[in-house]
Amino acid sequence: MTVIFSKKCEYGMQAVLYLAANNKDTTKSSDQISRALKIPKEFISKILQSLRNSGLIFSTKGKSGGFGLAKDPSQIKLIDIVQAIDGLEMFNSCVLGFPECSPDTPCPVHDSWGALRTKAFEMLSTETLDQLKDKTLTKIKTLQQE
Amino acid sequence: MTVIFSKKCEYGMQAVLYLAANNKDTTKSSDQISRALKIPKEFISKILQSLRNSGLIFSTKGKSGGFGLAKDPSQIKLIDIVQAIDGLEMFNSCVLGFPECSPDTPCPVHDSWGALRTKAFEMLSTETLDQLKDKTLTKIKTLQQE
DNA sequence: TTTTAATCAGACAATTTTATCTGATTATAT
DNA sequence: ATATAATCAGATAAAATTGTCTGATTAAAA
Repeated sequence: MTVIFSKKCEYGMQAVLYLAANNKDTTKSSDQISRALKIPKEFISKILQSLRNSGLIFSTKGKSGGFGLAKDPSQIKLIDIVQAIDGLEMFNSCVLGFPECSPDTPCPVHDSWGALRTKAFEMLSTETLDQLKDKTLTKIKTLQQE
Repeated sequence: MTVIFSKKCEYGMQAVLYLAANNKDTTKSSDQISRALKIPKEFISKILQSLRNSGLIFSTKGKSGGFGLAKDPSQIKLIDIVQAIDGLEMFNSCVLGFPECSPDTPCPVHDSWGALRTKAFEMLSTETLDQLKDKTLTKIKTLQQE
């Protein structure tokens, strides 16, 4: 089971973090990304295509082609990837699934969830990929060792 | 899209909250629950059956049968329903989908997500259904008005 | 110019989740 | 006893998500 985000979104975040952790101006092929992150090649390929359509990354075709960030890592935050793939709807929905959960018609945990939701949003929108680079590199290294 | 929990789990929590908000020792039929919460009858029926197998609620068959809480509302917390339906795995999984995300091999947001996760768990495990009763009744009233 | 290695696009397949249908069983009330 | 209204169980269907395949296009390198 996924925690909050869809698999697409999880993989998308991983892939963009990976691109951000590598040298700027060099592209990575979907095959490289697939192997580094152990994500099915065709699947990550599809996800990268859609992120390209959203303008977050770019791609070059042909031999030695691949994917790269469209902006500087200091200009991208995890929330941007979430928005592009899963959308931001979850940050405005009732955690118990009640329709129209609002300050006027709150569910039993409306207030406590509201506070948490804000924290979650902050978690994804404060730091830039730039700032996450070191931690990303450390994590990716551990993935190879299996 | 669901926020964190599956639809089954959302519906399950709604239904158990509904049962807890009503008088003890009276059962509600799946049809009543379905209409009160606007959840497809057969679907909520299935979910209630599984919650009955988990021992959280009981059911009586035959005419004037229905579902009721197996324990006092002061003995039940939302986390119990989550555990019975979705399980607690999400409170131990990486929000970015990385495998084996641990203090030793943390993902870039491991710490911040860990804190949030704890808060979320608290949100579901501090208050009892008893304590949520008033808020539940208020919310359910608003559902009828459409 | 030909080979090669990459993205791209669309169809397809598998799996999981969500929802529905049908008939059997059960027990109350008439 | 019989009719009625409920749960129960299992099969089925529909929808969404996840994953795969195939062929076309593109561009670098031999």
